[in-house]
Amino acid sequence: MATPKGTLTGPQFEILELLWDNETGMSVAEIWEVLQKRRKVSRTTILNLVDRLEKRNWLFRKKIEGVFRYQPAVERESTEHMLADEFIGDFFGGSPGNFLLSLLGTDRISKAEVERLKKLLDEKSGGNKSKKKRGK
Amino acid sequence: MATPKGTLTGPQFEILELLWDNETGMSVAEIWEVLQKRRKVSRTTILNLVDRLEKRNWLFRKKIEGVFRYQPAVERESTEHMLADEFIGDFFGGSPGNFLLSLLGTDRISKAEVERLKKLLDEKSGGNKSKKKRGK
DNA sequence: CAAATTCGACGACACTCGTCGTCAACATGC
DNA sequence: GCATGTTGACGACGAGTGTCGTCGAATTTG
Repeated sequence: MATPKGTLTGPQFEILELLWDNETGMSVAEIWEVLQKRRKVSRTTILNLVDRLEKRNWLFRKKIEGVFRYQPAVERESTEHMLADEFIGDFFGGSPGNFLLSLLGTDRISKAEVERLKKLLDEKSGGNKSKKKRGK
Repeated sequence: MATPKGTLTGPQFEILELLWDNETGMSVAEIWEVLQKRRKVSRTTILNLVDRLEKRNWLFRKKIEGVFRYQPAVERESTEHMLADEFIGDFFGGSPGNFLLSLLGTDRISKAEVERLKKLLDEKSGGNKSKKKRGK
């Protein structure tokens, strides 16, 4: 059972993101090369993070020409869903609406975003549950 | 200066929630009495959680008739905002839209909720003519 | 009075986190 | 040969978590 356990933190998720965007797989050196430009971090730190993620089955690796290349063992979407569910469950009584409500409470969200959200919601409620887009 | 530092976890937030709903203040015994019904937890565990929260200025206390009564040192709304911002920042690139997109990806959000959100957004973009009131 | 209960301070435990250094294995350079 | 560089395993650190027990002080009860 390759299903990973536990949850993810920011730095861990950051690594997974990198791997999702490079489905061919990355070595630790490559991961570090990218992250080291964003913030000051040691190579061994990344190595350790990757190592622990692999040990808990968030990643898997293959040795290619003497070097380990890592790939995500989970899908981006389902992982995001899981994190969102957990967060909303812990802090917003399981209600996404409450969360959005809090988010809209101040001006921390741009007008363009508001318009985008409205559009998303329109599609959702307009098209109902059918996955196929029905001409309307 | 009384501003607390760091972030909150689930159990910590659970205690804060209780205190927000009882603005008169609660003793550790009262908090425990409630939580112990939800899950099996020892009195000293709650005591310790409360203690640490107080030490980091999330709570403050007053001794009333020989017993400490605790009250939140932060407002519910701003705390929720902070948690939401942090979460969105870590896992959704700071974009609430991305988060909502993920949320709508499955049917984990009810139709009633969708309608509610649409209404909220309408108020936000429709009625909001006045520029942000930037204090100071 | 003494005994029992309540309350809270404190320490301890096992765990995880992000961080980093050290070390050995292995390759490639001169 | 030997030196240099890359890779990865491993341990350690300080801090934080949730959990719990023990202890002493204060209060209530017999």
